[in-house]
Amino acid sequence: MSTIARTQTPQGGRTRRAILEKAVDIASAEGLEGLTIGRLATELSMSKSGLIGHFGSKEELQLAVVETAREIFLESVVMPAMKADEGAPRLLGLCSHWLAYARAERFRGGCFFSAAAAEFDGRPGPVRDRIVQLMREWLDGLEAVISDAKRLGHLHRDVDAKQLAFELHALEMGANWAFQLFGDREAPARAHRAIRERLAAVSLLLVEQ
Amino acid sequence: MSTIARTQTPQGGRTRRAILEKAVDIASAEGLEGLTIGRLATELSMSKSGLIGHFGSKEELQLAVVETAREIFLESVVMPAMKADEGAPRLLGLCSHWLAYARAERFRGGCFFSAAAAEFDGRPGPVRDRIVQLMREWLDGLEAVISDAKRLGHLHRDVDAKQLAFELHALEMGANWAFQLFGDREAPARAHRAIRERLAAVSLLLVEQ
DNA sequence: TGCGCAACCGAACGTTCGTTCGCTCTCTAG
DNA sequence: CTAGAGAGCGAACGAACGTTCGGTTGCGCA
Repeated sequence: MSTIARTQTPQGGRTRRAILEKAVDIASAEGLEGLTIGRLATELSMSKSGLIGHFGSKEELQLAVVETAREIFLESVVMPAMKADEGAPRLLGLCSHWLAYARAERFRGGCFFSAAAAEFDGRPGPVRDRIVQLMREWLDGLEAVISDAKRLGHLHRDVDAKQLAFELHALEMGANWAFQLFGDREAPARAHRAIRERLAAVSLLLVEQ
Repeated sequence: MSTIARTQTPQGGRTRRAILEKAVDIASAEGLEGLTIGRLATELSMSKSGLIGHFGSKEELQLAVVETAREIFLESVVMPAMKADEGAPRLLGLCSHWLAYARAERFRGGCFFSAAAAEFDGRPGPVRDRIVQLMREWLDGLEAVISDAKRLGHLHRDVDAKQLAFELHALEMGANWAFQLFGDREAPARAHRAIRERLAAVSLLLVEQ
């Protein structure tokens, strides 16, 4: 109140971080609604009240879980892909890292956002709004990278960026779907093959690997 | 007990049918677990006990809901497509009717199975087992129609039927996903375009429409 | 040394969940 | 005409849900 720069919250919110790590894991498998405060507290050997004290309400916990999943997605998929050169290499990098991330089972239930989007597409509220916003950002990002590739002469200039982004994203989700539902370990490779051939058909460069 | 041929259950299970119709609708939007006996009873102006008496338990209700969704899917997608000629026309018919069925919002929450598969892919039990079985049947069916089209000379003989079935299914799910999450009314058309072009690339016939 | 605050706990709240029980209707078969 | 079965209701149950409250601990700062 007195000083402008408040002291950092003690121990840097380690408990909060541990809660969220476990929560994303559970939510990817059981859903954000199936994620229960009691269940989460038990798995962390905490009390329900001590746990929810970090967030205030279940809805705010869910929102924090979404943010955490976003951070993990960014560092698992987007940041590694950004090391690749602009244009087609970066586009292929985004797709490859996405498939690797889904295949690596970073979370128990596969891609968090595939599950969350399906769960909340029919439930209004701030959680849904945030998920929609993040998915929109992802698709817009894909589209922007495709446009870059066109500008750089990597892809044909008559490629419909929005259309191609839709198709690539659909193939990625299809891979996660088959991997999770059937345990089909070949699904990511199938999606990767489809993506490579789809890009090769509109590419002006040799598609590497 | 005495006679072998028991009498038909009175009024032909009309109430049971009405329950299931409403239940599939709710479940497509809120999920099979979010489908609540109390909520269902209220929407049907029934008592919880009177309702669950038709099924015995919630799990058996869920299984009945899955069977009902299957019947509706068969008559909305598979049966209309079977009127088309064997091979490529039937394949295109399956995809078109699937997209029309998703777009028509036959259920509040879009395709029931897309939602149910995502919800139950991480939860063991008979409901999940049945969903896996039906999804397997659908993908195998797609694959069989593709093989027919190859045999009839509609598609190139070196087409990988399993791979193509995966891709077509992924595009359909992508359309349902964008339609439900964003309300993107152009998504089915985008998927249809992608499917047409994908088929045209491996087709030996002019792809109609 | 003592004050204050954040972290956390245990207990309890009211609500909703799925399920069970006993009862009342309304048919229909004999 | 009567017996029996199925449909449906209302009340109640134990468990789990999210949330609230008061109290205890332990660390940092004055």
